[in-house]
This record gives sequence, structure tokens and C-alpha cells, in this order.
Amino acid sequence: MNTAPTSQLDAIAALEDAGLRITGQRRQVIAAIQRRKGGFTAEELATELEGVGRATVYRTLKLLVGADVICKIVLPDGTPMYSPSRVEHHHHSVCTSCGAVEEFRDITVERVLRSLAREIDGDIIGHRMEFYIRCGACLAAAND
Amino acid sequence: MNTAPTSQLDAIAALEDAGLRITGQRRQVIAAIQRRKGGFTAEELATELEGVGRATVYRTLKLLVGADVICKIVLPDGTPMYSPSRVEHHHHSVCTSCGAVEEFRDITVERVLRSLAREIDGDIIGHRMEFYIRCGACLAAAND
DNA sequence: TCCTTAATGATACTGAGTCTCATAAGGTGG
DNA sequence: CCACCTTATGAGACTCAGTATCATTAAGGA
Ligand SMILES: [Mn+2]
Ligand SMILES: [Mn+2]
Ligand SMILES: [Zn+2]
Ligand SMILES: [Zn+2]
Repeated sequence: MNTAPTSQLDAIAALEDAGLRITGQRRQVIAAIQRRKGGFTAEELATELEGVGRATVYRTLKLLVGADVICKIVLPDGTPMYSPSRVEHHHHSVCTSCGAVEEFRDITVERVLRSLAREIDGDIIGHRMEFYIRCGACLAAAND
Repeated sequence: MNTAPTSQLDAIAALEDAGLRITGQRRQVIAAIQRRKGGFTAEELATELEGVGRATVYRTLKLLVGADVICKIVLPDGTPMYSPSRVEHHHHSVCTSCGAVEEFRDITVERVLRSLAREIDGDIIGHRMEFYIRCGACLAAAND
């Protein structure tokens, strides 16, 4: 059980491990991601990185998701968002008002998931579990 | 705690309760949904119902989701699917190979969700939990 | 440095979903 | 049963995310 990438270098190493080339554009995408705090959309990145083509941004994000460097989260309204991954396997809480993403890993959840797996007719390929919240900061802001 | 709509009439009643008009098109959409067994896409319905405009199909699906008559599920690749709702609050397992959707309601899950809610900084607005599976039928079919 | 191969960018394209607005019903009150 | 007001509809344009194409560029191993 290895830890998920947390730094620029880790992210680059993850790409190398996958046998991919380290290009200037990929470095730029990774740097832009690390520069951000919370979640972001693909289009935001594409706009910010004027020197990198839109298609390349989308392609790179897909690679980084595959390498567990970032996570793709889908909001209830269908909006896809990305956020840097810090924990190996985890779930998310997303503030639907400001987009802040928190990761959490809960042993109990995993245990339940395993017991449910037994009740399901078929092979479990994966699962998704997300909490949609209104975060503490947004609540505080709402109360003047 | 009332039960989710299970018949045509229940679905129509749900729309009435929401103060909406019962039109021929909405009846057609509901009938087509009830005719199906598992999950379906919006475009499938739109194609099947030649007499109903595409925009109307999308509009009606949104209303039915709001009235808990159907559920909207998102596959890992982002494909949105719908399936008739049978249980009040529940989660889904989706076969990523044939699209079969099963609903399940698990007390243990709900208990865990509540305990997690306590750990999260903010108000929980909702959650999503889905299992992506390869169903028994698809497994059997794969083994000759 | 050279060479092969992977990556890129510009652009066209797809598919889901939404918007507009003129027209067509639904359904309520008379 | 009708008239009227309002909601719903359809046709098609449009937006937006994401993908495909393909000629050009550049990584990085030999
Ligand atoms: Mn994450
Ligand atoms: Mn359901
Ligand atoms: Zn927030
Ligand atoms: Zn299946």
C-alpha cells in the first residue's frame, strides 16, 4: 500500500512509472494543479494555461486521474470537478456552494462496503460515495 | 415515510401533487418508462417516443426525478442513466456491461452515513453511493 | 546527436442538454 | 360545456464538455 502523490515530483514520477513522457505541458498542468487549494474544473485549467492546448489539458487530466494523482468528482448537477488526491483510497465531501473538496477515509465505511459486496449478485468493479455539504466556511459566511 | 411511486397511476399522482399538468406526452413518457425493465438513457426514450419532442422528454425526466418517480444515475465514465425508483431512499448497483440497475437499501449503510455526518465540518445536504458491478448474467454470458 | 515514437495544437466534430418563442393544449371557474 | 389563462410543447438553434483527426513537434533512449 503506497501513498498517493502529494508533490510535483511525485506526480511526475507517477507519470514516468506509467511509461509516459514528461513534457513541458504536463509539467505546466501539474504545477497549476498544485498551485490550487481545492477543486477545479478542466475548463478553468485550460483557460489559465494559455500556452497549453485545450485537448492536451483534458488528455493530461485523464492521465493524472488514472495515476491517482487527482480525483474526478461529479457534483449532483453533473458538473465534473477535479481535486488533488492526498489519500490512497478515499471518498469525498464537496461543498455545493463553494466547491471545497475534502477527502476522507473511514475504516467503517470500507467494512460496510465489503459486507454489501457479499449481498450483490455479481463482481464489484468499483464504487462511488460522495457527500454533498455546505461547508463550515459557507455556513459562517451566510450568518453575516 | 411514504412509499415511492411504483405504477403509472402513482407517477401521475406524483405529478399532480406537484401541481403539474397531466399531458399526453407526460403519460407517454411514464408509460415508456414503466414498460422497461432496467436502466435507460434519455436519448433512448426520445428515440422511442417519436410523437414526443426531445426537449419534452428531457423536461419530463427532470420532473420525474424531482418527484422521486425515477432516479438519475451516473456511470463512472459520466454516462447518465435513469431507472424507475421502487424504494424511498436507496442506493444503486449498476452493471457497467449491460446497464442493469439494482436498488438496495441497507440499514447499516445509513447508520454509517449518519456517524460520518458527525465528523464532517458543515451541513450534509445529500450523498451519493453507487456500486459498479459486472452482474451475474453478464458473468455467466462471458463464461460461454 | 539521431531516430523513433509519443505528444501536441488547431480545428472540426459529437452528443447531451438547454433556450427561445410561436403554437397548442390542460384544467379551472363560470 | 365553454372561455380563458396559464402551462406545456415542438422545432430548431445554440451552448458546453469532451473527443477525433492529422499534420507538426519534441521526448528521450540508443
Ligand atoms: Mn480525492
Ligand atoms: Mn433508484
Ligand atoms: Zn463551502
Ligand atoms: Zn450485466
